[in-house]
Amino acid sequence: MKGEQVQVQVPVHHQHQDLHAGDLDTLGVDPREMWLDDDQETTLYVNDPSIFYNDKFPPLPDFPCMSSSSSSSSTPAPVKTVTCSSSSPSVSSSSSAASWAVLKSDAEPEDGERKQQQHNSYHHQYSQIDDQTVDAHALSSTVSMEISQPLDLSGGIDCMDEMGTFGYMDLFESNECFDPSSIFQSDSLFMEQFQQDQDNQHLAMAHQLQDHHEIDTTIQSNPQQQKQVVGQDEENTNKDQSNDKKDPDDMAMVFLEWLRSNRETVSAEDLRSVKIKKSTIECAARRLGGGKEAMKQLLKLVLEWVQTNHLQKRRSNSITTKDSNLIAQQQYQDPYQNPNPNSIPRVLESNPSCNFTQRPWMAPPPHAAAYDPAAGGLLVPIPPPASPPPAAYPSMMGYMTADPFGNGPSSYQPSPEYHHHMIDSGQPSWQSSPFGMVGTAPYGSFPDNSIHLAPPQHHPQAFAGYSSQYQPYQYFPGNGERQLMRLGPSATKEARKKRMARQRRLVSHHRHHGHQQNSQQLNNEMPDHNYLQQTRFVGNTTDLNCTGAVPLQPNPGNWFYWPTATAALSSSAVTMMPSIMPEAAPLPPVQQMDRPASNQAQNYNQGRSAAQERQERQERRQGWKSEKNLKFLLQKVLKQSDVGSLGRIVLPKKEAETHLPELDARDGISIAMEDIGTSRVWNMRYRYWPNNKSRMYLLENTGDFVRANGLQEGDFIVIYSDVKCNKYMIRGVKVRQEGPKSEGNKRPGKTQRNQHASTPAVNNGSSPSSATTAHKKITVK
DNA sequence: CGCTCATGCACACGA
DNA sequence: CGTGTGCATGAGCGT
Repeated sequence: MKGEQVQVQVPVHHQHQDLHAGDLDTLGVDPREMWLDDDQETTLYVNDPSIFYNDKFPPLPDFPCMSSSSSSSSTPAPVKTVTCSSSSPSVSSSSSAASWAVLKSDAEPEDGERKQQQHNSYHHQYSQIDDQTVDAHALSSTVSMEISQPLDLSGGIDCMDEMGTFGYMDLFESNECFDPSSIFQSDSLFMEQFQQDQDNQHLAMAHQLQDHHEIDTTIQSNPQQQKQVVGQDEENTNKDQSNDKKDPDDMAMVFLEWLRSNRETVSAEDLRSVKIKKSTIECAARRLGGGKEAMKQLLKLVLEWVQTNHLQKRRSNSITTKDSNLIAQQQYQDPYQNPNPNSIPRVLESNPSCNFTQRPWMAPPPHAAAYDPAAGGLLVPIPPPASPPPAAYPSMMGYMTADPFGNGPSSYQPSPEYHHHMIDSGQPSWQSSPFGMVGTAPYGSFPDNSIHLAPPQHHPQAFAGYSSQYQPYQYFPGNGERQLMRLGPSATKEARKKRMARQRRLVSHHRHHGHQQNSQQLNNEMPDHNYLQQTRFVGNTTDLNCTGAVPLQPNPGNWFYWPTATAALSSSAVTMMPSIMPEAAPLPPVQQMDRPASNQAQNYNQGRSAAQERQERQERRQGWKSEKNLKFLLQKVLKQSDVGSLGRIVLPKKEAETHLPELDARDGISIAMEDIGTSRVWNMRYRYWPNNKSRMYLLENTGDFVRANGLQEGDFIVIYSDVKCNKYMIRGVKVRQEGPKSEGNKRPGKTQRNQHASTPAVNNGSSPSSATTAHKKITVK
């Protein structure tokens, strides 16, 4: 099938409407199949998912960028994958988009011209169906675009935007199973035919539709041949007509009827915007029984979709808001509003091959952060040429503007929502990395995605919450609402609203709070598309770059970790925001937690090759880049005894045993810890004390480090391993308490015991996070 | 009851 | 005597 797709190019107006694969699914078409076929081109553009909102077409999750039109497509009329026109918030977000070929198509010059011609003819023939009836833009803006936020916002993306985008992105990930392209393509054929019909100004045109389909299916088209298709179709018109005549109730009639009845509401652009891949059509037709009858049926479906879509658009148009983000998000939510809730499931079910753990529009589960098709079997969006492989993409950690851990400036800035870092106490020591941002990596606490704390392999899904003492600070890439959203339809508008409200609060708060670092970081962290993509697709994969999970569970705790983003990394100053941060977003633990051999740790310097060093230097220059390979190992809230004169820090046993080199001797090993913020290497000693029948693990020679970073009780340290360089990285995170008493004054009671140590927890969400810990307010330093 | 871990404290060592 | 080292104790928490 590959390469055979006939690309019928219909001049596209501003935006393409994407058909959802679900439609095909409904038809029995295997999206995946189509997907395979499609990787090169997208033919169908449909803006409105609404099409799915009827019985026949189960509502598909809105795929912001579902259209398969991969940017790579040879299509003469290229579709812009990335850009989202500002005018159409709904359109796929570019960023996420990357892998998702965004269908936004601004007609290319050629296309534009052609389009114009067609358009003119269209008007000429069907004056009644005039553009006036339909606002193409408005239409386009409707659905699919959960992704709403155009990344290219000049000036920078604010948190809100980011969130929208990310959220959107999340949705996409899960949607990968759907092969939108396939759907689109099929539709496009119809639309193409439609247009031709229009050009001919005759009913015969409708007849041609069938013919075209037939032709299209037979024609092997490479991108360049696409145009030929039309011509061929026309040439075959006579023959086709003859065939059509045999069937009075043929597609032509159907189409004509439909056109008549909808001319008021559907514009030529609408029709033109529909592109369906040949293969898709074929598949769909086959599923429908094949033959003209099937095609007719398919046509009906498509028309229905168009109609519905149009209506949907209109509805959406009515929505006006100053906040484009809101709009986008609303659209994003549309799926939930789908009148036919059942439809979605049906769609999903229809395609067993797709592992839909989530709704497409739903954010991916933390652990699912990585939607590596290979790993999870989830569909992966067709990556645009420029975009990195999905697998390599770190999962989103949350919408972090800055890395809480003081990561250097990152290009990516997730929304604050996901930056929340919570401190929970009272839970068992970490089972997962404290920074469960993984899933949200895209939200990236680490700007570069670079630092992704992966949850322990054995707890890929963890990160729900951090209750353990050693897991006090956690990022919740997703807040509870987010999670709800992911959970399913139940998560709905309400949740969305709350989430949005929270987001706004956070954003404003963040801005106001604004310490320079944050704001600066925010600016610096404007995500690039690649980054976004990476974050999106990251998941639990073997890929080191992939960050682990994202804590999905809402953290009840009051403590929030406010990552200062890059600043935090660079400066090692991390700020904790109290209630402001609804959720903590732990760094995404890297899934692959290969423990560096002790000797590795000790000798990493010697072991590195010149190339590595060069790379490292370069990466260092680039700020965070080097951190993309960081794995979260553990974190600990510093106790008085840890920051005292003893110069030693008690490490959480479990995490130490799990992620640090195994110690054979009580003297332990010397371990070089590079300060993430300063790149300074501290030679520390990792050892243990026999303690009753157990051991107590210590990190010694920490006095200088603590002093250098001005760490105090209540602050915490985070230890990562640099996968690339086989070295350990450490970062001190300062937490300042708000309130009458300065943090220095506070003397943690015993009750605080739990609060201090933190390690990434897995599934702690279930465990009652000790809210107790969270009661100290932390302010940004 | 067992485990973890914060920290008290004894001891050693050096100034 | 001050400091560092290492062990022991016991609070807090989970089971």
